[in-house]
Amino acid sequence: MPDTRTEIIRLGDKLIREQGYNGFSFTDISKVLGIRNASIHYYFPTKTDLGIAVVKRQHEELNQIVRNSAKSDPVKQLSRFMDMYNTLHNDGQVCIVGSLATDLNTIEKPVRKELKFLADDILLWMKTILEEGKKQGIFHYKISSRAKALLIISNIMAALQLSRITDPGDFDLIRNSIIKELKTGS
Amino acid sequence: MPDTRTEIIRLGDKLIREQGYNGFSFTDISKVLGIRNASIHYYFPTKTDLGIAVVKRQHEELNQIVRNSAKSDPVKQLSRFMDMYNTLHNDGQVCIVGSLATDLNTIEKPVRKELKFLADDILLWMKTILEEGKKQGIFHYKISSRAKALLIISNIMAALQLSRITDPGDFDLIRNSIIKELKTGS
DNA sequence: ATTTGTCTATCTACTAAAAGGTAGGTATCT
DNA sequence: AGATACCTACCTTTTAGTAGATAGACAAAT
Repeated sequence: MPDTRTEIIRLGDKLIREQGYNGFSFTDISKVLGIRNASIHYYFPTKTDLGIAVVKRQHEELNQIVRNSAKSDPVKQLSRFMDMYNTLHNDGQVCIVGSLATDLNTIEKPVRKELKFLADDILLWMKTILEEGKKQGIFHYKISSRAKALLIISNIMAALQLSRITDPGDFDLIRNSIIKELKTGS
Repeated sequence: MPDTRTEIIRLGDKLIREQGYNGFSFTDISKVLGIRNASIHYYFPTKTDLGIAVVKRQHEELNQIVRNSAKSDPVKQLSRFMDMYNTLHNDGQVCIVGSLATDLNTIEKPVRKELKFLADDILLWMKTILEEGKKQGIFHYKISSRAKALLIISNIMAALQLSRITDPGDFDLIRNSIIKELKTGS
């Protein structure tokens, strides 16, 4: 039997990605789990508490992935990075950083703080991948590694959002273009 | 005296960009304008009606800009394009396409339809700028013009969101990197 | 010139539903 | 007996929206 607390976090995550932070309620979660609204509050007294937990869990999952692929070559690591977003795209979801960023002025400070930790670590990982790839002569770019990391992350983040509107195929187009430009240096 | 209808649209636009579609209410608007909630409904019977109007107005403004800079050289046009986002960044706002994309599953179909019209036209303009710049030998890229346009738009769109979280200065870093890579071909 | 009617933009005063949250009870397991 | 994981039954505030009144502007008819 799956742990209720974990299930709530999982559903909160899903709902934030699909409907936005202000687009879901505790009742949405309780209906799916077949329990009462108040039971959600037993685990997470406030929506802010749930928001924090969702971001933290995401951060833990990222750390796991980073650790597991730390010894892989840069191309494989980049691939692993892209896979995360590919999965989201297949489920019609967007990146949690992007979703919460658009609602940032309506979410509480503790959630923002966790979100910044997460965003900084995503950025750090990409920067590390890029630097190693450049050192090995696999990746080519002239701007700073941090700038290039920002470009790639913003590309893939917005690809999830934009492709929802323009054409689902645009996600792959953007994804493949990023990799191509990085490998050929233009 | 400013037209109330126009003021409502202006405020709706501002609130969507600052708080997200589900993060503002008609009361937020009525309070600022010093009129009653019901008076907003006089102009826009439903929130969906306001949403449509906001996106349409944004589209009209885009068309105006495109027309006004149609005869400028590609560098100037790119500059004009970037200026739109720079202004938003200075006001702490995000792109309307990005804001509505994260809430897409909670907004009504007519709004989505208008949003797609807008996104397609932004994409078309960027593609046109890029092709002209490439023809003149000013811009350099090897992928398709549509793909490059998608990359640039997703970059600048997410730059507004990401820089809210990581560091406001990251917006300029991304903006300048896009232009640099485009001009030097890497 | 004054009355009459209509239109516009606002108001007061509601309503129903949903959101976020609380207090306190109960069943079960250890 | 105490902790855990629920429950029922509330509450308050906000949200989106409606019905119907009113006050002023303006034009046409008397």
